[in-house]
Order: sequence, then structure tokens, then C-alpha cells
Amino acid sequence: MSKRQKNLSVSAEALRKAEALCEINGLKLTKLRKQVLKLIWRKPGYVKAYDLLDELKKIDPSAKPPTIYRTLDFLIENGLIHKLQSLNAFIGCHHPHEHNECYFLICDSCQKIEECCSKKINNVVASTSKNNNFIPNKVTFEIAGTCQNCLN
Amino acid sequence: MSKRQKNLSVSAEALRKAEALCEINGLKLTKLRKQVLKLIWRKPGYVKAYDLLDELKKIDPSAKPPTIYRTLDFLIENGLIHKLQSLNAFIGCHHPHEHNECYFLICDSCQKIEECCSKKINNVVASTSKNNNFIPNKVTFEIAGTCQNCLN
DNA sequence: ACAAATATGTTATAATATAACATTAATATT
DNA sequence: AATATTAATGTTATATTATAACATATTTGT
Ligand SMILES: [Zn+2]
Ligand SMILES: [Zn+2]
Ligand SMILES: [Zn+2]
Ligand SMILES: [Zn+2]
Repeated sequence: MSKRQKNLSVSAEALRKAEALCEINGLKLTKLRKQVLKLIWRKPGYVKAYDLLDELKKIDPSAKPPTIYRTLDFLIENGLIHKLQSLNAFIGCHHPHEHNECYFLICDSCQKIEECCSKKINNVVASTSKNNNFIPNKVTFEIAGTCQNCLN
Repeated sequence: MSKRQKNLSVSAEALRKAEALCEINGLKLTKLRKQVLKLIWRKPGYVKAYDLLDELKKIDPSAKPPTIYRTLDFLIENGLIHKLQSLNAFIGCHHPHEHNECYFLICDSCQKIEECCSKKINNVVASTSKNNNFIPNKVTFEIAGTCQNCLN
């Protein structure tokens, strides 16, 4: 299977998962939202909002910043994508059905992201919160560095 | 000791630590840098770059965005302050001499920050990096929520 | 058919950050 | 001390990221 074919199937799979999840939760995955999600999955790494806007404009020339940001908000709120806070960038979620505290390995060289889940993180968040009488709401955990491929 | 007095002493202590650290490392804590650091420590919570710029302008009306961002860069690079990526905000470092992987409890209500260090985080970063053949470089770990004081 | 809620369109602007180049100040070299 | 080199600051302009506010269209519930 070629690299392009693989990307296509990853994207198709993500779209199917998104549709299923919206179906279950009574959310509307409109044409616009589906288009944007598809654009997000089209590249292997992360994407920037205005790059996405440029792509969307090719399909719908009337698209403007609020178009993209509103759509991103919907996708984030419903766990279909994530925002990488340290990069102001966005990435499709690899397992939208089962979300604990996730974190990201971000390659500075190739822009690829590894999305990870670990109970250890949940434990650290829980214990540090307890120690500080803190009620956690949103966790941001991002590790930037160099990936396996880029080491050579 | 009043709240204001306490803040003053926290700020003075931070300034002394910063001076000591720059002395040790041969860094120049210029007048501008010291002024900005003082402004950062003046409020108990986090600060935004342009708010800082407004404050600085009261002292030096010729200050402009690059003035503040360059100074913030210096202070970040040398571990005297941190940037909170999820807020685009800045905060003085509470222990600039001994920096492992630190993380932050951010209160959404009162903007106060708790800076924490934990070996558990180092361990999670180390083990997940090893598992993924990833060389970590910069860690962002921020927990937003509600602090003890704001719970009532 | 109508009202209400949701989604999208549109204009304008706010908030965050950096590039590029000029000048000044500090440090090192002769 | 004069000169070269580097580091810091000043200055103008612009890039990047994001939202407010209001208008219109579409969907959903009654
Ligand atoms: Zn995810
Ligand atoms: Zn890579
Ligand atoms: Zn610190
Ligand atoms: Zn609080």
C-alpha cells in the first residue's frame, strides 16, 4: 500500500469514526464540518488554522476566519480533534471514542504527532490535584522533541 | 504581614534570586530586564505580554512589542520565568535554580498558579519517550481548573 | 405554519508575535 | 586609548492567531 493510499484510508477511517460518534451523541456533522475534518486528516502532521482556511477556500471561496474557528471549536468540543497549545495547531484525534488524559509527542523536525494515553498521567493529575486541593478541568501535556524517523 | 507586604517580599526575593543566578551564569540582568521581571512579579497571578507592555510604557513610554517579547525571551531562556502555553501568559519561576520538569496548576477563577515539580513527570516523560524512540526536548504540562480558595 | 434553536455568512477588529533594519552600549583586541 | 566585535536596545512595519457582533439561512420542535 502506497503512502498516499495509507493516508487516504486513515482519513476515511477517521471520518467513519467521527460519523459514528456524532450519530451516537446526536451531533450534527454537517457538510462544512466534515470537509474541515477531512482537510485536517489529509496531511500526516499537524495543521494550522489559516492553512486550513486556505485549503477550505479552494472548495468554498467564501470561507473566512470565523468559518474555520467555529468549525474547529465544534470538533474540539466533541473530541474529534485536539489543539496543540504549544504550537497553536490542530490534529485529528486518533481515538475519539475513548478519551482519558491524552498527551502528545511532537516532532520538531517532521511535524508528526504521536497521541498517547497513559494511566500514569491520570494518576499524576489526580494525586497532584488532591495534594493541592485543586479541581482539575483541562489538562495540557505536550512533549516536543525529535521522533524516531528524524533521528537519522 | 499584609498581603501587599507579602507580595513585595516575594518580588524582592525573586529579584535577588535572579541576580544571583545571572551572576553565577555570566548573564546580564540589565535595567530593562530587571524592570520587566519586577513587573511580572508584582501581581500574584499570571500576566499577559501586552498588559506588561502597558505597565512598562508607564516607566518607559518608548517601549514597543519587541521590547517586551525580547525581554520575555531572555527571561524564559534563562529560566527566570515561564510561558503558560495554554494561556499565552507568563509567570515568574518560583525556583529558578533547580529546574526539572515543572508543571502548573492554573486556577481559571483567580488566575493564580501553582508551580510543581515531580519525579513522576520526569519518569513518564522518560518512559514514554523511550517507548516511542523519541528524544524529548521541551515539556509542556499545564492543568487548568479551580484552586482551593475559589472552591468556596 | 410558526416559533425557537442551531448553523452559517459577513464585516470588522482584537490579541499575540516576529522580521528587518538602525542605533547604542558593552566587551575584547590591537 | 583607538578599533573591532558582539550584545542589547530602539524603531517601523507587518505577520499570525483569534474573536465580537450582527445578519441570514437552515433545522427542529410545536
Ligand atoms: Zn484524542
Ligand atoms: Zn520527525
Ligand atoms: Zn520554574
Ligand atoms: Zn483560584
